[in-house]
Amino acid sequence: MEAHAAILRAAIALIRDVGYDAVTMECIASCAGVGKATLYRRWEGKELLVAEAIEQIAITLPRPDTGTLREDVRAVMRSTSGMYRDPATRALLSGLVAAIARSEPIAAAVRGGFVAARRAALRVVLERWRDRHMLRPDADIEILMDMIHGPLFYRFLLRGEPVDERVCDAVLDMVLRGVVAGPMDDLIPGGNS
Amino acid sequence: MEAHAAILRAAIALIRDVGYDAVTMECIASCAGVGKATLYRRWEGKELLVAEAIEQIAITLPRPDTGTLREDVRAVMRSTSGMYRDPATRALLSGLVAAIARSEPIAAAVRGGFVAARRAALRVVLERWRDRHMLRPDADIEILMDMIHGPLFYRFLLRGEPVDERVCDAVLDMVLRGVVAGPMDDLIPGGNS
DNA sequence: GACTTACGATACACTTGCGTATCGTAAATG
DNA sequence: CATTTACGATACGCAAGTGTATCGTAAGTC
Repeated sequence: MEAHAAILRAAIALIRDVGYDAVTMECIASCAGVGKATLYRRWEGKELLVAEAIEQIAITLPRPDTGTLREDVRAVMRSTSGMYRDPATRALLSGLVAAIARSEPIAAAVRGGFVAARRAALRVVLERWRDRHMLRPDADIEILMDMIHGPLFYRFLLRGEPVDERVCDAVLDMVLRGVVAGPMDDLIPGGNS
Repeated sequence: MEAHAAILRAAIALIRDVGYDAVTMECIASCAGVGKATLYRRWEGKELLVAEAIEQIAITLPRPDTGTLREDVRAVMRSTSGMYRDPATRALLSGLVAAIARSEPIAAAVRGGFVAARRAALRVVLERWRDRHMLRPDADIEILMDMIHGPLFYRFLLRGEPVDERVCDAVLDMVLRGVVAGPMDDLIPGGNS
């Protein structure tokens, strides 16, 4: 096998398993069955090697087309919550978040690969239903995606609370219907009390 | 000044400025004007010292009472987005996220201090308006809070996109009103296209 | 079949930061 | 005033991990 590909594959596997910080160049080299010098012949350092590896994480995500907006979005959320159920994801994601803040190449790789792939799957669904006039025309799709992915991400990384189907469904329901009771009279001081 | 308090204050300041990973015990000691040995006389190691420092981050948050649900929640979101506008917050939060995944004491400190304080401010507002029957009675307040804080957190840490007033208002509007056009007919296959 | 080139393995220098040990000193106590 | 005790400063040992240098070897080339 080509050494280049073997190195990247080893790097991806290690990042998934132990997280960005815990990955060492020695570890990547031995996992790939190559010498450490080979790594430095091809990349300037760990940062750039890992950035390229992250870019290569090709995630094949479902492109649901169930017939309803709710089920389509629910399928995307299920895929995300399934990922959060894998214990390795915590080390992976928390390490990437920290690396993003320190390294511009890694930030670009994460956003251009990992994040973009998940958003693209959701964007397809949302744009389809927007074109069918199922979404309010003034709804910003980019921010809407933040509202679907954000609560799960926040729950998982910061709060450490479960991200199960009940949570997904509750989030989805509120995103679709809103939380205000009855008609939109929330601007009237004092409400209806 | 008491050495104990000075050490914690120095630790807090350093965590805020350079993030958890970059803080060293030497740095804390010299900033606090004490010897490194004093740190180890009082704490078993960096992990526990930092955990106690994080717990002590006493954030005084606004408890808005403007007269409308929308303005109350907006005020809480403004406070959060203001924090995200401080460049130091990126190092702080990304470091804490990584530390949470590695250390149970730090996870408990972050969730019991930092996270709980912000959620408490929002909870007061939401429960008040729920009691005034402005929220749908079946809305889960805990998950509703995830939906308000989550998108901002996700935008800030993972996407690196601005968290400005326009974003806050767009998120808030969708949370309150939902994104489905017209009546809740989204369960009908094919929508109204 | 001699030569070149890239490679795997390994040893090494260097940095960084944790945690410990030592030492002189200054304040508190009797 | 003598003694004790805690402290600040500092030096040290130790462990990891990065990036470089060396060396023997197995390929492919003329």
